[in-house]
Amino acid sequence: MNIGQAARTSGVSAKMIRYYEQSGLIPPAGRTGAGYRDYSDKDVHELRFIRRARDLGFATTEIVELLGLWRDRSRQSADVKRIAENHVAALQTKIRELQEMADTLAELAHCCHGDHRPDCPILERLETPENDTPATIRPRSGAVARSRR
Amino acid sequence: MNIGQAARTSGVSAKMIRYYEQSGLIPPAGRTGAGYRDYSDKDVHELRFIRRARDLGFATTEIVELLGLWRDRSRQSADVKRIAENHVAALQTKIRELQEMADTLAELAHCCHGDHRPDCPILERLETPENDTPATIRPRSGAVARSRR
DNA sequence: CTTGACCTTCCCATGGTTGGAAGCCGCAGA
DNA sequence: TCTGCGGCTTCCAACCATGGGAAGGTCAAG
Repeated sequence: MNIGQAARTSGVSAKMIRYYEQSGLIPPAGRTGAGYRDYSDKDVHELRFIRRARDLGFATTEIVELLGLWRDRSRQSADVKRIAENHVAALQTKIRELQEMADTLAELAHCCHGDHRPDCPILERLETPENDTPATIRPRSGAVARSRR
Repeated sequence: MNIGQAARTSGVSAKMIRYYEQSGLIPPAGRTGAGYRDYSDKDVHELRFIRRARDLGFATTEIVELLGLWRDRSRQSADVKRIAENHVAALQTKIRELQEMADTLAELAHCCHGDHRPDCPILERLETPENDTPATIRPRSGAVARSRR
């Protein structure tokens, strides 16, 4: 099966399949005489696995681990569970941060007249917030989720 | 004031100040005879404004708008409110997506024994999920928030 | 004058994904 | 057989925000 067909069947774009191969997430695909990549149903199965893991927000490094465990018949489910739980925790941290932003903004927006007048608590808050901590260490969450595709 | 001092005072790293200048978010800073960038208290004030907007998760394009409104004495608070409310909506969409991921994963993890045995509902779900929609259009949220710093 | 802290510009890397260009391959229709 | 089209190949670049680092200039204190 050509890469295009594999892409359509797995839901992973051809671009990304090549990228996954190049970055070592999946082994190099076999090639036809003409140099075209050739995929088996098993390969497509694996690509689908990867896509679903990404849909759940797993980072590449986590997917590498999950793939390894998936292939390993003697794996221990505790290892998988650990990865999943760590990821859930990371997601929840991220959610909390976003929720805090949303709450703050929603409150400010609520207080804003939203009319033709220039006075605006939102801008005031950006100008001189109550709880400002300049140059301090704030939560540097980092890389938890895209939801793309 | 040198860029280092401006960075410390505003809470925006010197790297990012140069980046903001280069990308047009802020006007080019004045220069001393030696070519050093020179910042006024007003500039620092603006940098702080930017940092706070970023802390609330606003995208660069939104910050450009907010800065424009901030500088415009004849602005209408409705414009600011609109931007803020759009952003809140975007944040909440993002939050919903992440929450969905977290819920799914938490449930799977809950069902996983987490012991030495290989059987694992998490891997099973990644292999053959119930609701799979391969090659369809899924939410491409995109660019709603970093929470960095 | 030396030292050390600071500044300058420039390049590189991250992560996930998309876009494009140039060129080869394979199939179908005239 | 020739032509055209779409698929495939590789390579290069971009997005966004940020940090790292090198090579070299500047400044103030000792």
